Amino acid sequence: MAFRSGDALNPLLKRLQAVSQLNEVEINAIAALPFTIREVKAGWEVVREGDRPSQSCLVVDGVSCRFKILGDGGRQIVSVHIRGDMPDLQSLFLEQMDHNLATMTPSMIVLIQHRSLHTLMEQHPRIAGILWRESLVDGSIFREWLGNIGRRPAATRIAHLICELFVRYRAMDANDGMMIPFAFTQTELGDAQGLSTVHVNRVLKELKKHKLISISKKVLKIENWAELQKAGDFDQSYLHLRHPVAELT
Amino acid sequence: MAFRSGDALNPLLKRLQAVSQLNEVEINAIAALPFTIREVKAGWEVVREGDRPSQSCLVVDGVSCRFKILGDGGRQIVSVHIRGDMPDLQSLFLEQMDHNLATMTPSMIVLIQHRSLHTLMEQHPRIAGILWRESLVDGSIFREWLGNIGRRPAATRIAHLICELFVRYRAMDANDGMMIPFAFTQTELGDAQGLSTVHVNRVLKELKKHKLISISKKVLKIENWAELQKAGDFDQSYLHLRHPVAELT
DNA sequence: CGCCGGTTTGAAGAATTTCAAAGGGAGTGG
DNA sequence: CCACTCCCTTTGAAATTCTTCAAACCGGCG
Repeated sequence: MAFRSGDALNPLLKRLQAVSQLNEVEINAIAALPFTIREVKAGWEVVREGDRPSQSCLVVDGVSCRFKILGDGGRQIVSVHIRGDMPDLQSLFLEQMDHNLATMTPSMIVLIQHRSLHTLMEQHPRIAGILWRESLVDGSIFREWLGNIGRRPAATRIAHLICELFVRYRAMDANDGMMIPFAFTQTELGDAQGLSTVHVNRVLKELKKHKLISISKKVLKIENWAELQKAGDFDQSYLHLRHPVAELT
Repeated sequence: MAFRSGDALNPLLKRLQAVSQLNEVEINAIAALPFTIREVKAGWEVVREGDRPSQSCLVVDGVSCRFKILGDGGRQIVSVHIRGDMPDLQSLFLEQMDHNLATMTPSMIVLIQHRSLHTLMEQHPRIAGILWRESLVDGSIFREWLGNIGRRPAATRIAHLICELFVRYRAMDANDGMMIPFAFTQTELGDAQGLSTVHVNRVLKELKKHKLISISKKVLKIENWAELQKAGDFDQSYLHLRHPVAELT
């Protein structure tokens, strides 16, 4: 594989440094974390509801999501994760999983023992604070999604989700122009935003018709960022980036 | 007032002890936190979106909620808080508020400087972990609400919310029988669950008709816990209580 | 008593879901 | 290399849930 195991923690370091000042010692401590890396297919279940994991994961490449299965068999995707995200940090302190975590695309996933992370945080309390902060941003995104799903019409929801993904990709890597990876099926988008597949299809058609976005080969291009933000009632401040993504043309 | 300032932190201690073993030293450290207490009316805005608070609050009595105002003027309540809750712990690490926090009933609110909390956590790392855990449970509730609002029909949502409140009150105080304080207006319930006031009204009527609940003088009585849970597709495990509320008749 | 915020009701309208079926497109096996 | 299959997308039409609008009602309180 093109991927060198020694690079595996880079996305994490990059993420944390984008958000906080890490000193030499802390960087080395993180880089020295023991981990295992797995290259997995789309649909791989990292952890399931009810599990009691002893490790947390880091998304190195690909897209993962957390989701719940409800009583009537319906599925709600509660979050979407890209490289640099640690989607199950909560399992460090909440013994039992209250949701599932799975990959949505072929992915590179790093697994780190809770024990190692606890030790790291004991020896470097500032890192504990930084990871805590990460988990709080996670919570902030949930709140935004609640507003999205609870109170916004379908087109606004989808536009909002696209805006969020764009800004989050940008924050990790500013060199991707107006394109982002976009491998979601329409059913998955519906599961994320509380909509039926059919309706997602119609909404996407509208967004394309109005030249806000275009999609081709699992890549989404933002054709009109200003209008897309407006359509999505989007304001990036809930992402709590230290360096907000600049306004773009 | 019947309330002695020296008791003000009791709900917090009670909450944390329900969830973790605190030793003598830690209890004393928490009890020694400097704070101010405020007796406020319903509708008092603790913090607003955009604020950069230097203190966090503890609900000692009454009900508060966090909410967002969306672009079209709509409002989404993202969480509801009862005694023992610290609704804006996130402001310890996220500088800027991404939502509002206000009381829904006359309340007793304790304010604690971030500085004091940070010092407490430095000196007692275990307490940091315990508070972190609290903020993770907060996140877990958001996830459950996402499933609720995104994928469940209106009646299920309302029933689910009632179940949640019941269990959370119980976890704080097991001596309230099948009654819980219930001072929400129907508009507020709608704002919490993404429904119109009219529809909330109709759903409540149904729940009463089927003898699942009754409401009188801002007190809700659960008439049939088993059926209400079923109607609400409710499973308390997402609340991550160390001692789940027992099954009740 | 009369006001006020909240509740309740009816009826019409809109957004979204469901059902059903046809239309790609990419990979697999023959 | 073609045919087949599977999964996803797209479309149409009917059904449903929920919202909106508008007005009446109700209960507590000044």
